[in-house]
Amino acid sequence: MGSKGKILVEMYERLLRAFGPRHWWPGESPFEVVVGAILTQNTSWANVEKAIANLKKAGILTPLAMRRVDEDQLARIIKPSGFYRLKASRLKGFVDFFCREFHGDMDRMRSQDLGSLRKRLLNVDGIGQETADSILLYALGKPIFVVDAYTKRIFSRHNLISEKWSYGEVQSMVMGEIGGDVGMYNEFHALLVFLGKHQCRRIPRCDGCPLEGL
DNA sequence: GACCAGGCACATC
DNA sequence: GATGTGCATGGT
Repeated sequence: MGSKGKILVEMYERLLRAFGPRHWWPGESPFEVVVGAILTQNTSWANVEKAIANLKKAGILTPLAMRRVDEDQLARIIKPSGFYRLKASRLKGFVDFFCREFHGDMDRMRSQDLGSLRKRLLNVDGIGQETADSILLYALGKPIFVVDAYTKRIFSRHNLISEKWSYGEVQSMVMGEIGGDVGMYNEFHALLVFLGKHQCRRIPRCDGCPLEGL
């Protein structure tokens, strides 16, 4: 493990000690996690929660029901999450893919090889790298590190990366350095988002931050 | 009323 | 490969 790896591990341990396990991803089923991953694209989680509550109330938080529902109606139901016409189309695209390729069965999807499954997900319209990796890690329990805006911001402020690094560069660095398991990737990313949300928006480093001195 | 939020696709250079 | 734009709501 290189010097960056040691810093990453120290960072992880401090965050875990300070905040405790985050129990991510919030969601009662793997399918709900996938839906949340699409709805939260460039959107606050509070808005996503409203949309998910609407979906539950309407009884369409299952692959088959979502496949049946009219796209315009789906758009109205998820309206609070923003970009609702776009996201309705993306949800439809995913359930079509999911039912076509895996018979709407998460276990069947999970049984696929990580690398090829990732490529197939990236091939679905509206699923980019972060959404694909969130699905792989949080819905399917695959060992992959999710990179997001918070992750990049925090890592660059601690001089582990430059802001300009690509998604893949950040991900490869982390996975190469720490070689973590599913549980660690899960918890680490959740903790970084928690820290990012609550403490490190604009301020480079904040007082009382568990990462102080790193 | 500006600014932000757990991105992505597409056009253009 | 880098940069710019549309997509839209709800909270601060």
